[in-house]
Amino acid sequence: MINIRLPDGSSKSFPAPVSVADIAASIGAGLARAALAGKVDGKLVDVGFQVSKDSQVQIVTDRDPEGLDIIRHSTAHLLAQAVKELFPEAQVTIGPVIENGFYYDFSYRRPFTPEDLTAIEKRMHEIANRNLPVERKTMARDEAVKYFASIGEKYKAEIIASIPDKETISLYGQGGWIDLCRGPHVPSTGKLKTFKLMRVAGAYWRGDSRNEMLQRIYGTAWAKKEDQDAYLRMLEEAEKRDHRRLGTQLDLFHMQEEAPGLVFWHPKGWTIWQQVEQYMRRVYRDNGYLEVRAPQILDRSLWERTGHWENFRENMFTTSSENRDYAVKPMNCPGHILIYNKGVRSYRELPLRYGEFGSCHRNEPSGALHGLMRVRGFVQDDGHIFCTEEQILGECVAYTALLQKAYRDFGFTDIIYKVATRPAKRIGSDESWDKAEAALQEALRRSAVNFSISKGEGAFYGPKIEYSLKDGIGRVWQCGTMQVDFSMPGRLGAEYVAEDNTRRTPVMLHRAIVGSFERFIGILIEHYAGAFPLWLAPHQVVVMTITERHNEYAQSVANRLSNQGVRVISDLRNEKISYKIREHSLQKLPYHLVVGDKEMQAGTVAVRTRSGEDLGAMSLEAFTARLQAEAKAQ
RNA sequence: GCCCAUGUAGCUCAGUGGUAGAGCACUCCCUUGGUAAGGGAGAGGUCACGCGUUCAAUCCGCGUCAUGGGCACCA
Repeated sequence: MINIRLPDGSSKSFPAPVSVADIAASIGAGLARAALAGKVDGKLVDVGFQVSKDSQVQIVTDRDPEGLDIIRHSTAHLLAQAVKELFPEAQVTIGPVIENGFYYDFSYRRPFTPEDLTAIEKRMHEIANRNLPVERKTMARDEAVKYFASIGEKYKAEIIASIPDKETISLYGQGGWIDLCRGPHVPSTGKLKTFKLMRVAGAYWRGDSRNEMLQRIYGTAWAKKEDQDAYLRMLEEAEKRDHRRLGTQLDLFHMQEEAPGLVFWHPKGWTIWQQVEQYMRRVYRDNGYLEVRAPQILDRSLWERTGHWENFRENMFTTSSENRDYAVKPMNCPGHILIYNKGVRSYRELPLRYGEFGSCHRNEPSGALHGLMRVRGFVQDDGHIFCTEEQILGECVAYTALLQKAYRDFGFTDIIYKVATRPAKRIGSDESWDKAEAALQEALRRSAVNFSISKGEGAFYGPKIEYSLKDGIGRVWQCGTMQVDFSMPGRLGAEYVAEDNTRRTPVMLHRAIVGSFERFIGILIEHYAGAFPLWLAPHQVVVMTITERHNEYAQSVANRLSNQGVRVISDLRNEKISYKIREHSLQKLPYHLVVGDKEMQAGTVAVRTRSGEDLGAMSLEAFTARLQAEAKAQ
């Protein structure tokens, strides 16, 4: 007798081993049809799995997150089968589930074309309609290696050969096609209905750029058509708010061939930059940072001492003059240390905090460039804190609070925290790492936030906290960072006189809140889809006239607002008011003031928001009071 | 850097082996109109750059550069 406990607390008994499918059928015909897999004592299995002892069993359907993953994984297999049917010489490799879908890497003598994709997708639907049963078998490892080698699948054979030899290999087959797979999978291809191939791209075999390039096909798959439609709509929405597109439409910035990876900021874009910079400058000022400025190019010998000349030579811009080599700075810390080093420092001065809006250049690989998000010239809100190991904790707590407030002020409420710990290759004593890692974690605990650990992901010179924010459409961007550095101060000879009159090397903390201004503004553009809050909007108010009679009045309104620090423009063009409204609405300009005969006589302005809300006529005083209230709220 | 695609007017995009077109924007004229596009006329392009093939190249081939989607990279 086998007792099966179900998630609702009920249980069922069976006289002999039963399959998950049988259990589902015993509960109901509908559930049997919907069953994609089972969870037996917490382990995911196929519906064909035989339960032979007392167990906790859950039937997995497409309503469960695991069900969706299984659908995606099985759809990846469907893709591989379709490719093998259409292109028998193609070799399969791996096909994992990823966010929103899956991919599968193939080796083939030529790249797949968009037409191939259409044909493959069509064939996938045909195979799904055949409703082939999906069958699991097992094989000894060596036998599996031999089998895949014999059918010419050398990549599969290589993967299996790297699995420990005692293990049994599970294989999944559908209609004569077989793939190595841990599973589980849907019971038959008919369960796969909603999917779409998205694109082809190159990808290195085993993720190593020294290896050959494979053809990766990306697809998306969903339990329901509506889910897929919603996903495709989200992609469209993301495309509409793409910062490169809005940068052109709103006339914020541009980039051009003569300066790849570098940004030309237009007046409106630069206004946003100024707002961000002024905000961050107040953050420095109000939190004990001293703003500094170091040179843009520094002698080669300095970069040799920091190790950059050796490790990042290819990624630095260099120049020479009168037999001396220089590098354009790729980071700001050495400059700050040189400032620190000028003069004898006492422990009484620590923690000493320097902040800079530091302009850096890195010669990023051409393929890495991406709009404002990855550039070759950027400015960081780069701060360095010189302190003792004991002071790390307090500095991290204070910094985390600062960062939270800044992100909130910029409109981001969701922050994700990660602590990256010691990598295998590192410098510094284990004792120092113990202390620093503990301090970072303790700082986040004191900040009362949840965090995860990225084991081994720290820099060679120290552990770090990575702060990521979530934007308006749910995408995650890592911006903030807090890194402990045991290396650089020593390399560049930074020291302080301790209480006992000995010379000691300070710890340096590298920290940035917005990270790269370029990237952060790109994120802001996409987060707000160009409709910036009042305090960031390049132009806050436009004064529009009905006819030329109102030009003088409009101009005086604009002047009065401008004198109060409002970023205002006037639109006196000989155009219909509806035309002007349309244009400024498309430009996402927050407030539209219309002045005509009525307003001129009454000394008022007619106020409208960019979203079309009519606030009616009001005095200029009433309007500026509203602006101030709104600015304060933000 | 690697794979694939793309590069035509300020912007968005058509198009052709016989040196180019639309809409919007721009200039001028008419219009002075009350909350998301009034009408007319005009100007504007070495078709990314270089080298080939051809009687002839924006179109075909090769190379370079840039951009886009991925991969690799990101101190």
